[in-house]
Amino acid sequence: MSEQPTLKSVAAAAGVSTAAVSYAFNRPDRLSTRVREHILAVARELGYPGPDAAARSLRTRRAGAIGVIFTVGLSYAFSDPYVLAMLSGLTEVTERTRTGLVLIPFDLTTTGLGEDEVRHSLDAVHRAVIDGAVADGLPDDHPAVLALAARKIPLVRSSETASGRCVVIDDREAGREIGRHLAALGHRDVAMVVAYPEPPGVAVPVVDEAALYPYSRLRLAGVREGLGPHARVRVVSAGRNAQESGRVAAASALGGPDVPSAVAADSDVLAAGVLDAVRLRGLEPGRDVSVTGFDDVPAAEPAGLTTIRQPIRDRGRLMGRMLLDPGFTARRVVLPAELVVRSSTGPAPR
Amino acid sequence: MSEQPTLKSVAAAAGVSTAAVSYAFNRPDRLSTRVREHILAVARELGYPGPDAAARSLRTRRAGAIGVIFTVGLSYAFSDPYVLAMLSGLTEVTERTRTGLVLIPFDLTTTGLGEDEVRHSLDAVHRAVIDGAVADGLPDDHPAVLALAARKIPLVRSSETASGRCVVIDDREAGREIGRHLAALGHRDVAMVVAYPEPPGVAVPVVDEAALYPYSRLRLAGVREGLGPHARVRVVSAGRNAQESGRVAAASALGGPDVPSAVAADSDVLAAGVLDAVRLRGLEPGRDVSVTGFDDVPAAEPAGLTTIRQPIRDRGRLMGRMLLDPGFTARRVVLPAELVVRSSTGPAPR
DNA sequence: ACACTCGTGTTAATCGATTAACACGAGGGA
DNA sequence: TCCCTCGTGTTAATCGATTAACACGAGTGT
Repeated sequence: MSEQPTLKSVAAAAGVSTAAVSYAFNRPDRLSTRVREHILAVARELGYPGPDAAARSLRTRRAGAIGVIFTVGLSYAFSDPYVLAMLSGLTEVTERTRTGLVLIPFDLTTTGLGEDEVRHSLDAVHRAVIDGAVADGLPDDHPAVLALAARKIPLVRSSETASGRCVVIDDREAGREIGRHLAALGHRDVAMVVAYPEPPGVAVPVVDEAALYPYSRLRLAGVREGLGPHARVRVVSAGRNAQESGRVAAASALGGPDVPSAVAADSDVLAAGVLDAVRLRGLEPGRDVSVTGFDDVPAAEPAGLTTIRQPIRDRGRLMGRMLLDPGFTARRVVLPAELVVRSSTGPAPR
Repeated sequence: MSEQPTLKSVAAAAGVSTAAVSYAFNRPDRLSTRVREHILAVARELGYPGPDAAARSLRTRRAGAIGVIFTVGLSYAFSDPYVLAMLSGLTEVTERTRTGLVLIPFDLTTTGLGEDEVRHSLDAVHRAVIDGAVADGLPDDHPAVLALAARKIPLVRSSETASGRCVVIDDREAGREIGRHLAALGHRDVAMVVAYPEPPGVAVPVVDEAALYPYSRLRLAGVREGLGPHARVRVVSAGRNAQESGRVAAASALGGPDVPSAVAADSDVLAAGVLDAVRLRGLEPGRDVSVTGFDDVPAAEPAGLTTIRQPIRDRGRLMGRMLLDPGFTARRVVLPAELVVRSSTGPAPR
């Protein structure tokens, strides 16, 4: 009753070799039913819960779990509808294969740190016992991505990568669609609200575009191209991908001397904040100021938000299959994305 | 460049013992800076990503991760606002301690199976490399709970347990409050809509109450007590905790010969469906039929739902601290819950 | 000069399993 | 009878680390 029983102690108690006990649990057909059942009976009697998870992972080099890692803090992630849809798709396939899903936290601010500090802040990335990982939104050179790569852990990403596998949409073309849509409505002065990794703060800077998320850069570039060379595009951000950031960023853009006629947000979550800001100034979205989003999360439709629809759940599902389904060998899947026009966009005023 | 480097190969390449390499990564102060840096340099050169996670977990008997297990399928869980709030609180503390969070899937239907089938369907529970686990809503005798207990994994539950730790609310007293509130409004015929583990279906049975979730039983008992001995209470369910189930169950209750004057739901999610059903019949909640929920999720307020408020995030936080914070030794924490009256309840008609 | 601590590195046991290779007896075909 | 196959169980190497105990040389106080 003292120590936790092990394979060895069960073997001893049952009068067989450890191999036999192992087979009893993992390869029923290798043993005669008589012996096998005797072993299981003894195991049950001793309260042996089956082979130890860590030991098994070490020996077989398989964990039965995959990791997930986001650009946002975990405690925030659960309020991001994009993340939720993605996770829901992903868990559909992990559930089917009885695979665990390890949510890996890491310090979001791992720039300008020494080797030790980075190691430390990536603790969970190093300790995660996983067979593969899904990294959504992380840039190629993100410490967590590098760490997983060093561990030779199969990685599926959500943005184009040189090597490695990914499930993407054509963010740039989607951006172009937004741009063309706005241009066709006569908008020549557009503010683009983007999420920014570093300061989850309140300030509203114009942005160092190299530091943006990969998808942001592409969408931004696309919007510019779609609007054409004669439009003015300013880029603002108030931190992470949250409604509040969208509100703050848009409030600043709309509060300046010459207000843009349209605000294009990097995501629907940001766009929701933009809509708030527009209304707070007594303006009406789609008439006084046009607003666009990205993703088409569930809340977009009731909000009347013009946006880019992408199949988020499918993305999750596919990322999961890439890791878990051996028959699924594609290195790169491109998902369709389409413009959905609603009431938040309209002809430019004047 | 062929094989993944190990502690051993790094030691060999650096001309030191494996112990030294281990210390270099785990106990910097055990080594002189010279040697340590030499080791790290060699490690980097070989592309050694640091000590292997599985091996380390085996040797140290610590995983740096905790598990979570729900009464609902994972892919559904991400649309349940209660679950999201709980997870958000939980991840607040796991993030702070750089602890991974393992979402453990399991077959929801593990009744009436042989030892082998149960083992198989609990695969992920057995394979999870974790130091502790949070089980929200699961009954004492749930196979997953038993499996975790057999593994001697510290468990924190959300319902009262004989032994073991838990973070609870007084579900029964909360139920009483609902009952008293309805009784005071003159309601003597109440339908209680509850979530039911087994059939995630469309049928609307009267229920075998022993099979209900522990919290459902308590809430139900409380409602009965609060209503007093002269009220009629019927119990209906249409499967899992989802808006759709609430709608179906309520539609059936309201479609019968003598309709109840109030419908008390087991959760706000169900209550949302009840509200749908009420409106679908052309009735007005709070006037024609009173409706109550449980939990006070974010959507409850805009819906005008009378409900029991409980601090869900706090629950997540506390469950996390129970597992992760050594200074937190309480075996049992009771969280406050209070009735929040909104427009969905009113005097009984006639 | 002696006995000490202290800092630094090594030796070697150990965590709990998996599985290739082998051994051995029974049955089967020629 | 001999040889082979097949089914069933065992032997023993291995997965990749951690850490208590020890060894050794350099300071240090008296």
